[in-house]
Amino acid sequence: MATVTTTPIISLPNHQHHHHNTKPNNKTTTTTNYNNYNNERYFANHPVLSLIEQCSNTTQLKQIHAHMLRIGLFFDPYSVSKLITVSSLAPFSTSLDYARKVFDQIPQPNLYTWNTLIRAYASSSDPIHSLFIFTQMLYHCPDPPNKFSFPFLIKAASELSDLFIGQVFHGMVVKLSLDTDVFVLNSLVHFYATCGELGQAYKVFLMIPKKDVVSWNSMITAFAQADYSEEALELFQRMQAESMMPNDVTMVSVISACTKKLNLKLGRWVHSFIEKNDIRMNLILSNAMLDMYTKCGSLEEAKKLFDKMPEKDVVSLTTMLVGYAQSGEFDTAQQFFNSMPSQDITAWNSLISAYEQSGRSKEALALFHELQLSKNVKPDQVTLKQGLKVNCHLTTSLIDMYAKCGDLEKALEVFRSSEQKDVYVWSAMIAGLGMHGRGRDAIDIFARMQEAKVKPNAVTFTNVLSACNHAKLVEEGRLYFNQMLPVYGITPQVKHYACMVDILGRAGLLEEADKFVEKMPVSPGASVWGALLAACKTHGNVELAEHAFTHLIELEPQNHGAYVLLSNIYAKFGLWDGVTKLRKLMRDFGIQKEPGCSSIEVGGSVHEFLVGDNSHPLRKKIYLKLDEILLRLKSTGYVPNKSHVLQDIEEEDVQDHALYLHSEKLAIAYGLISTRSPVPIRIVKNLRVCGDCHSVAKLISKLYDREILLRDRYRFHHFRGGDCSCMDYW
DNA sequence: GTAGGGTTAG
Repeated sequence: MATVTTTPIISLPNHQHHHHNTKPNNKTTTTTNYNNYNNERYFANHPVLSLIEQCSNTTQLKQIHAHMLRIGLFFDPYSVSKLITVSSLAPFSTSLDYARKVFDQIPQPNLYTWNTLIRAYASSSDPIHSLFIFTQMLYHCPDPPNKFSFPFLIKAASELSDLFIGQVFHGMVVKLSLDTDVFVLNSLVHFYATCGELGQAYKVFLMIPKKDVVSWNSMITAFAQADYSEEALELFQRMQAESMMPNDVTMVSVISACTKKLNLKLGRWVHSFIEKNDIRMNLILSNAMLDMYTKCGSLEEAKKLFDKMPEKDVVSLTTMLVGYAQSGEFDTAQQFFNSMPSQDITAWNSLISAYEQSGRSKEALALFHELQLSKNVKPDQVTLKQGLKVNCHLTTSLIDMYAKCGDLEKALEVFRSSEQKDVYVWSAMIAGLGMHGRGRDAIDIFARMQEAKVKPNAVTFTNVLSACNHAKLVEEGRLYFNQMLPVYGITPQVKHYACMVDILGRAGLLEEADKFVEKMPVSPGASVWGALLAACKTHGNVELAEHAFTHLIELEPQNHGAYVLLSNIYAKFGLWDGVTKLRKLMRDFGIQKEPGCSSIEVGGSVHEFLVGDNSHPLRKKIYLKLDEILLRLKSTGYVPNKSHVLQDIEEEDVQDHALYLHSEKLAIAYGLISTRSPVPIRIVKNLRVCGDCHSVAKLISKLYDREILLRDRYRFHHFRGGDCSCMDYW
C-alpha cells in the first residue's frame, strides 16, 4: 500500500517497514498446534468457536479459555478475537477487565484482534480507552488501521462527543483512501450529528457514493433528533423518490419527527404507511408510535396500540405513564408505574416531573423521598433537577403566600434562607416587594438576581414593572420595558404593555400613555384599555376616557368596572347626562357591579362584610364602634370626602348607603373590637380601596395606635402611625 | 470470519 503521510495530531508509522520485521519471526515458543499459527483458516471452523458464542456465564467462558490454551487455539488471532468479543460484549460480562487480560496475553495481536478490542471499548462506558488502544496499535501493529477500525474509532468519538478527535479520524480516513466506504462514511454522518455539526453531517451524507438504507437513516435521524423535523420528513420523501426502501429504523425517526411537530394526522398516515409496506413493527417502533399518539393528544389510539403490542418494556409503560399523567389521570399513571417489573430512574423521574409540572409539589416531594429510600435505583442528575424544582416551587408558594397575607418580613425570611433560587423564586420576591410598595427594594432584588446569573423571564418583568408602577418609579419602568427585547431577548406581551400604560397613566402622563398605546405592535388587550381608562379617572380626561371605554367595551361588553369608571369621570365633571346614559346602558345590558366585600380573620374564622352589612351577630357593637370612631376622627378635623358620596358610582354602591358604611370600615371596626394591639388588623378587599376609606384607615392607625394591613384588588396598604405604605399613590 | 442507524424522564 502507499506510504502514509503523517497528520499533525497522531502520526501513523510507516507500515511498509514493519511488515518485514515483525510478522515472520514472532514464534519462538512451541505448543502442540503451534505450527498451524499462520494458517488462520485452519481454525475458522473449530468446534470450540461455536461453544464460545453459546457461553452464558463467566465460568463457562473461563473453561473454554483454558481449553483453548491447552490445544493452542489461544494463539490463533481469529479464535482469540472471538473470545475477546464475547467476554466484552456478552450480556453477562459486566466489565472489560477480563477481555483486557486476555488481550494482554496475546504475544503479537494482529489488526483483527486490535479492532476487536477497540470495538469493545467503543461501546463500553469508557470509550476513551478505544483511543488509548488505538495509539498503542499504531506503534505495535504492523498493519495500518483499516475500514473496520474506523467505524469503531468514530463511534468512540461520537460517544465522547469529541469533535476534535473525530475530525482527526476523518482526516485519516481520507489519507488512507477509505473515504468511499459506506460503513465509514455512515459512522461519520452519525458522529457529526452527535456533535451538533448538522451541516458537516449533511456534507458527508451527500458524498456517500452508494448510499444504503443506513446512510439515509443516519441523516434522517440526525435531522429528527436536532428538531429539524421538516428536513427529516423531506429527506424521507426523497429517499422514496430515489427508490430506497425504508425499514423499521427509518420509521422510528419519521414517527419521532411527527411527534416533535405534534402532527397527529401525519403520525396516523405514517402508521398506515408502515402497515401497507409491511415494515416490521418491533418494540422500539411501537414505543415511538405510543409516544407520538400520547404527545399528539390521542390517548385513545395510544391505548389501542398498547393493548395490541405483543411485547412491552419499561419504555412502553413509561410512555403511557407520562401520557396519562399529562392529561391529569394520575391514578392511571400511577398504575402504569406500579405495573413495571422494576422501575428505572426514568420512570421515577417521569412521575415526579408529572406531579411537579401540574403544581402538585406535595406528591412530587413524597415520591422523591420514596425514591431516596429505594434500594434499586438512585436519584440521578435529572432527579436532582426535579428536586430542586420541587423545592423552588414550595419556596415560591411560601413567599407568595406570606407576601399576600401581608407578612413581608416572613416572605423575605423564606427568601433569604432558601438555598437554591430559580427564576420563579426571585420573581415571587420581586412581586411581593412590589405589592407592598417597596419598588426600590424590588429593583434591588432584580439586580441581585442577575448577579446570581439567573435569567429573568416574562413573569419577572411583569413583576418588576408592576413594582415600578406601585412605587411611582416612572423612569425605571420605562428603562426596564425598553430593555426587555434588546437586552434580555424577551418580547413584551400585552400584560407588559398594560403595566407600562398603568405606570404612565397613573403618573399623569396621559398623553404619553395614549401615544404608547397607539404605537403598540400588538393589538391592545382589555387590560391596556382598562389601565388607560383608570388613569383618565384619576387625572380627569373625558375625551380619552370615552376613547378607551369604547375599545374596552368592544372587547369585554360585560366589564362592569368600565361602566363604573366612565360614569365616575362623568360625575366628576358634572356631566349628568352621561351618568344617566351609562346607568341605562347598564340596566339594558343587565350589567351589575360587583359588590364591595371586605374580609377579616379573627380567631381562625373569616368574617365577611358587604356594604352596610347587617348580618353580623355583633352588628350593634360594630355600628356603635363605627360611630365612636367617626366622632373621634371628626374631633381631629376629619371631613368625609364627599366626592365619594355624591352622584358617582364608586366601587361601592354609595347611592343607597352612607359613605361610612363601606365594607372596609365595617371590617376595621370589627377588628378593633375583637383584637388587641399589637396584633395588626388584616383585611382583604375584593375591589380597589376608596379615597375616603384610605384616609380613615390612616387616621385610625394613629388615633388607635393600631397597624392595619389592607390588601385591595391591586396591592397592599400598610397603615401605621397615620401614614400608608403606598404614600397615597395607588 | 470484524462494522453503521432507532424509543421514554429533564
